[in-house]
Amino acid sequence: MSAMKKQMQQLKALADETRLRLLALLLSAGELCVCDLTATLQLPQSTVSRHLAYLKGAGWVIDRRVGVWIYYSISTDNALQHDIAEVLRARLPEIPAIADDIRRLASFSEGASCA
Amino acid sequence: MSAMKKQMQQLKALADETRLRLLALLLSAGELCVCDLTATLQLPQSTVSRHLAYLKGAGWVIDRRVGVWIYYSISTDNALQHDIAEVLRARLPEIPAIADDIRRLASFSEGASCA
DNA sequence: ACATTATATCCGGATATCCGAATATGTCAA
DNA sequence: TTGACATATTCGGATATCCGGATATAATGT
Repeated sequence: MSAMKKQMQQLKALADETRLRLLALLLSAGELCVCDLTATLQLPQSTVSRHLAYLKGAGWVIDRRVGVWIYYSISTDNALQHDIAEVLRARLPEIPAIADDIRRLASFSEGASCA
Repeated sequence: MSAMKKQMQQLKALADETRLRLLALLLSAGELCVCDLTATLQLPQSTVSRHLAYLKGAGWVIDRRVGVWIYYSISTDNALQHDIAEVLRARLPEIPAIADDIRRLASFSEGASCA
């Protein structure tokens, strides 16, 4: 794939509110399983999985299976993506809706949300 | 408009190749009129104008009329947008297709492309 | 006033994207 | 092997986005 096509795919991944919220949670928390993300965003599981697959295809996340759970974390393919990730890590929490998500995630953090 | 909606609008603006090429040219050259952009990208004028209007609505550019010409330049509403603009300014020229655009613009720069 | 040039907007059709219930896959424990 | 749980994928329908020719608007020079 051309560099342009690849970078466009990465930018398109940011053009959806659900995916941005997922990235914000992963940037803030490091590594999370699908059930944590689903519980925090309060969205159908298929919706969360579909968007995570999209982010993975665009190189924004990697996944790691641990038994039944699959943990997602941030990944960056190239310089542009890496730099944008740092900007998002610093700035997304300034958006109230994102800050709410991060707080909601923290409130689950003691007991795993998918018991 | 909520902060989230506004930021989504700004990120959606980056999710189109034509708009990204326009931003790259403006980040590189400072201020350009529609005819310079149209000549450089070799796209229909209506397409260029439509995307510029989109970028203006999202707060990425401002315009300034000088006689018959309308000059566009980069603008940033908030911290996220400002930081992303700096990343784009530094990294977009690393994409070959973008570098080609910037070179093509430079080749026009002596005589105005819209005589 | 009129022609010319630069730019913006309209609009219908093509394409892409998003949603989420249903279903499939994979893992573990009994 | 069967059941239960976590996650992925499928698919049809709704919605959004993009394109560009045609047309409108705006400024200038004659």
